Amino acid sequence: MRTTLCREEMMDCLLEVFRRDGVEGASVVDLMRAVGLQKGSLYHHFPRGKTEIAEAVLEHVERLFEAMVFSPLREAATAVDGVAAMCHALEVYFAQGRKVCLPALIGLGPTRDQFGTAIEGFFQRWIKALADAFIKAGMPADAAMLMAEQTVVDIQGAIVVARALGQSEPFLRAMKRANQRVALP
Amino acid sequence: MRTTLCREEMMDCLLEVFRRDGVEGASVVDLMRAVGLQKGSLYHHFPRGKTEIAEAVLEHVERLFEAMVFSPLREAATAVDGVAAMCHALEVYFAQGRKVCLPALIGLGPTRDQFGTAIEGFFQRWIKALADAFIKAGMPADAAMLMAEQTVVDIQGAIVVARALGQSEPFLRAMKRANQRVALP
DNA sequence: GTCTATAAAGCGATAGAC
DNA sequence: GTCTATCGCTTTATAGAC
Repeated sequence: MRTTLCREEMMDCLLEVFRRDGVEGASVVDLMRAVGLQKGSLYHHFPRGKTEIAEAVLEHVERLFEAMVFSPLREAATAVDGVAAMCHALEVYFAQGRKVCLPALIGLGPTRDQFGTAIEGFFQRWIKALADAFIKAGMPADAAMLMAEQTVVDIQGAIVVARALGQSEPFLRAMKRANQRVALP
Repeated sequence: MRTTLCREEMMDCLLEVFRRDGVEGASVVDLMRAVGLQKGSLYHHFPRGKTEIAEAVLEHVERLFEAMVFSPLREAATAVDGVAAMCHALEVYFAQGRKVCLPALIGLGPTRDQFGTAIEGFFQRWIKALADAFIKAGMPADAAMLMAEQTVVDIQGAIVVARALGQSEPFLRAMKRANQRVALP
């Protein structure tokens, strides 16, 4: 059995800690245990400490969404297919609303400004990818932007409510609405 | 000038600290400064410390929403009036999406389970108050519950996206949708 | 009911051996 | 590149004077 993790595996472990505990709630000891390294070794990989780890994790999330959501939306034959692929991936990634969206959690918290560029970019790119899919399906650009924003808003709100109520149904209903929105005229 | 604050004024100050910094991010020193008391005095009011303060603040939020949202929804002549009153109050309370919803922030974070009952109750009562308004307007009970949930989801998601993008527009558009949703057949 | 002083633990971060 | 050991600071919480 291998005892050391490659970079991508490390980022996955670190991401899970931040998603569970938040950036303030997660300690360096928590992060260090998650990747199976001692404190000094973790600081070797990330000399600026927790801030640098959080920055790297946010870039990792961006890459995950590029592969999981943005790219499928761009390359699907129809907008219906693209949204369906997105929803399937999100249902797994957000564990039906039990796991949170790290950029959203950071955006609501006190460290928002510190990671402002990454947070803004994440949501802008997500909304843009959706809008482009809607435009490709024949929708006017301004209407597409509004519907794209509403879709992301709906999904983020569904995670908040699903987590708060301890139920998956609000999240699953948002997935259904996302598919219906693009299927109608 | 008065130097000591009454209980309600104290709760307002403490709430603002938690809304800005979160429960993990806020230190006892932050809370103590916000109410203008020294450490020992704050522990006199809340012997169990930060946990007890957070519990009391969540009860305070519940009371604020009862007066600001739930009661207007119940007592308005029409559902349209009730939702309009709610949206007007929310636009002030959430500062057009610049300030967060504490129960939502806690619900996404690591202390969710610790305050589970308060968080669940807050969202259940909000959704219930909206559903009752929709039922009073002639909507079937099951459709009313779904529309109520979708309205709260939309508002919470709008706060997430507005904060993340540093714009008020996504929040204001959600307010518009809330009013339109109840105005249509 | 407010204050000062202090305890005890955990935190992020660094130094240096291997 | 990983480890152990430790520094200095902040944290929550308590004790006791006024």
